Amino acid sequence: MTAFWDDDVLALVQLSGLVHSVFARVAERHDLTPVQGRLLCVLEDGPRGMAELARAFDVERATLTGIVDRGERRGLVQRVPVPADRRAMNVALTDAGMRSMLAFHADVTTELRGLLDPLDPAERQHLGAMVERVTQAAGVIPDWVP
Amino acid sequence: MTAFWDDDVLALVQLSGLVHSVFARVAERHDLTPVQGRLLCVLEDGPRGMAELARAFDVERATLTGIVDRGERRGLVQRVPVPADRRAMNVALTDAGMRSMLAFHADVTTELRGLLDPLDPAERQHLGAMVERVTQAAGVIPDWVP
DNA sequence: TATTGTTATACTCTATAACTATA
DNA sequence: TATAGTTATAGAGTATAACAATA
Repeated sequence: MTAFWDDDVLALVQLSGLVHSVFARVAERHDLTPVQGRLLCVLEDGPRGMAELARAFDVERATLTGIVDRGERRGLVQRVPVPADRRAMNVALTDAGMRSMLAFHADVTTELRGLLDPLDPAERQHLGAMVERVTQAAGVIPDWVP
Repeated sequence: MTAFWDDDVLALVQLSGLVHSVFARVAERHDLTPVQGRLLCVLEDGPRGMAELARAFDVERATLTGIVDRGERRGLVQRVPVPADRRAMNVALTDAGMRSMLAFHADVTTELRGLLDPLDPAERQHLGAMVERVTQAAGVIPDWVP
């Protein structure tokens, strides 16, 4: 296996897996699924429409209906009608969802910063700059959580 | 959102999401689910036991039963009894699975290398070295595919 | 006609609990 | 007793297709 994958590609793949598993583990600690963790984080700066969220998550609208249904059933989010467009629904954090989001976000940040501990500050900055060029070249949507 | 996440943590998260979405997209192109893509890649260098695979994937043994069932139903892998231990089953690539694995692996490698295109060779090497220190410090299992 | 969102259906991935067979 | 694997069940996430309501 080690000989099978190019070194730099393998590094990329392993880093990605590591970040994902950290995210999943923290979510579980907060009694959230990874998708629910993402949903809370995306709603951090205000309500969003269903279609908008489906685009941000890169899923079908029908899939998002289910995600929001389950989030609503758990009391994390709520649907709010949009006065200007009677077809549309916004999704907003409930008070409990806001508290959960803040705790989860703080925890994820701590854990992911911990991952970068082996690097000294200059390296961290350099890594960040390189990653930023890679993600920008790939056209990553800014509004993104794993 | 951008102000909400620390820059270096956000970079990590976005890179991870990018790699995952590339892996998923390539898998879909080969008519595989991401998990099936991982299974094929892990079996690249020979058959593995069910329990061993469950550990490598960090899932329950019962979950792995389902994954292998579906892989077998699609003709990608097969269960092979282990003579030395009549409880145990090895999972091996079929001929079709081997072909699928090779094509998928080549495609994933190409796409992920493409992600690193914006970096020059020295930077790529530096990035690889840093990522390796991070993953080693975190104790990533060597046998790993996202 | 196009867009927003939901319902119905089916498949994959996942865990837990209970089970069989073997070591 | 402990380990290898399966079955049964439940829930989450996903897509497709068909639909309703509104723009």
